[in-house]
Amino acid sequence: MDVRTLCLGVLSLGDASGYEIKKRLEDTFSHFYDASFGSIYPALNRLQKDGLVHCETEAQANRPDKKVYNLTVDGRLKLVAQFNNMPGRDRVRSEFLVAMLFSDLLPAGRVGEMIDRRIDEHRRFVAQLESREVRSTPAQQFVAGYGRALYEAATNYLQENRYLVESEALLAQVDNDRVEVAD
Amino acid sequence: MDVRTLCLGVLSLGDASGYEIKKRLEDTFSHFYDASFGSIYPALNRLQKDGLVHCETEAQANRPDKKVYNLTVDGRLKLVAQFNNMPGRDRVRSEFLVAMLFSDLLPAGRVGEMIDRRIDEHRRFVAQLESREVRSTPAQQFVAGYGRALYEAATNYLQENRYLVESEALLAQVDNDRVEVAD
DNA sequence: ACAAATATATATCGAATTGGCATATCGGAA
DNA sequence: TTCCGATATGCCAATTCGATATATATTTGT
Repeated sequence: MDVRTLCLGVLSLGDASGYEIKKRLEDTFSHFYDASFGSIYPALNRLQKDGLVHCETEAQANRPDKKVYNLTVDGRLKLVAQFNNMPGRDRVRSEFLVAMLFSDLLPAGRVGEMIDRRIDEHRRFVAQLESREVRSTPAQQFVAGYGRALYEAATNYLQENRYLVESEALLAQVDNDRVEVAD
Repeated sequence: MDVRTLCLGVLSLGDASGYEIKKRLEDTFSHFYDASFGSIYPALNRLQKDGLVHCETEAQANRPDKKVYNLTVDGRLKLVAQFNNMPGRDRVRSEFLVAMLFSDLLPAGRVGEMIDRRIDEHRRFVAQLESREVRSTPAQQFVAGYGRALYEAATNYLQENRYLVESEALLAQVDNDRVEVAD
């Protein structure tokens, strides 16, 4: 699944420009997918070249022309065809967990600070999900609920197990102090 | 946090070749980080050029020479310096959730198949984590436990809410049949 | 018994993707 | 008043992925 397929998917929910696709990704997809402008715009160009989307240009004052894309019949067929393949593995890249793994290298207090911040981000994310209008389809509810369930589980885990990395960091700090004294 | 920093981190846990670094990532990091050979080998070359790692070549029969890397003092300093920055946002890319979001485009039964498979993957992952020797540091326990907590939460969520996307797919199928009849 | 897959080990290369910059204007916040 | 974010597209260098090449030993499956 590349950004082209993703764009087809977003466009199947309604016509949009590249900029609007990005915004919708941030709204609805933010916890499980993301794409940058640098990938969306080339993807749309290629989709257009391949006849999978159609583009109408709206002139705008003081701004680049807005290019609104919509799916062609071929595009819709292509989208459906993509989903015949089983989805691949989730790809996760968490700098936070890497930092936790090497928490004994961190200055005292820093680990706690990172965890506090992380819990706060989760809280804000769940609040944002819940504030969203419930005027959504079951599929959208399912995906949003999945995000909420995982963020809540993560928050609970962090609160109940943070002592594992915080005391570790503390002990390492004590060791460092000893080494400094020994020097 | 790029692959270079990640390699420094893995090497701080013990000397390793590029191949071994990849294996350790799959063992210990698999649920929150991954890197391909195509990024690890160039990363190691650059780290060596920059004097952050040192390399010793072990001749091997019938195989390319094994190049075992270890951290230099500069490398260790660099690693610690990296952790002074707050970790960036987690990046997640889940084809599965995209598929769920567009579950009404899927053929009947496919959604259930995908969810069954996903639950099975989670079960295997948790089993693998638990089978791992408990001879690990608190930080490693923390990170592994985080993975386990999230996979368990995901499994529960899927089991309790799958009806949201499965009935949706069913209804869409009924609609499709109607359209076909109408044609 | 024999075939296929997996493990060991490094390296290259095209394609995909990120993230910062450029461009230009407007409105609101500090 | 100055700076930031929203609107809107696009380019570009750096990064990363995934497939492929190469060669052999061991394990697994039928």
